[in-house]
Amino acid sequence: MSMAPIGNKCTRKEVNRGAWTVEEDQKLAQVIEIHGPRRWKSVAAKAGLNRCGKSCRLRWMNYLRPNIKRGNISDQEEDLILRLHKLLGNRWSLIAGRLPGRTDNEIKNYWNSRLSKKIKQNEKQNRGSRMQESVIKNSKVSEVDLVAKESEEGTSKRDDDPTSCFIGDTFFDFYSKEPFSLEWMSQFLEMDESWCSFP
DNA sequence: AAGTATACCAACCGCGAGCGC
DNA sequence: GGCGCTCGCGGTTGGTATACT
Repeated sequence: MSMAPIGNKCTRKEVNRGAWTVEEDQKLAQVIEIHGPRRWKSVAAKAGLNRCGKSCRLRWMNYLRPNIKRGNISDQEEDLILRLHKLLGNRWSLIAGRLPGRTDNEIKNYWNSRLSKKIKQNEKQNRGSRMQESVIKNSKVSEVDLVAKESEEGTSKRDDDPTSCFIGDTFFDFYSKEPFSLEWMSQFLEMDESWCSFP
């Protein structure tokens, strides 16, 4: 693999950087409406934006795209993030794919700023009491933990695709592009509940 | 009220993969 | 097969808002 081409980089001197203005947002949205969200370099040029393609893509994906859900992450969403992260690791785009209207960036930020701390706190609190419990639970939890470990390592021993797994008898495919379904989510939460408990 | 610490989030960066020429 | 372009991902940074002293 060759090094990343120069064209992929946003050179500091050549482009605007930092926060986007309302005017820039409008220009970008207009061009995307006409030409679609692709060829970001030309989108930037057509919009007359002094931004690199990558910056335009990011702005569109994380902010301007239709159906973006903004605001607080609900308890149900948080629960789902925790469980999916347990299974998939830091694969934010996959996790975001199962949370309608949420972006990978948003989930990553949410995880880094809140959930990771929350987990550390819980681990501290539970370290003592869980020592005993874990001996009993280990046999049950190991299924999910194994998948999570394999996902992180990318070396699933029982399946080439680490982004799907069985929980109990049910197959969950995290790469599936099918539209979000509340049924899927509640089924996942329900099934996962019986296999692992957080924390 | 002012200064400092912390939390949050938008944006940037580097890299790898896919694709067409 | 090699090269350049484009896209997408995950890690990181930096600015701003809020809380605290």
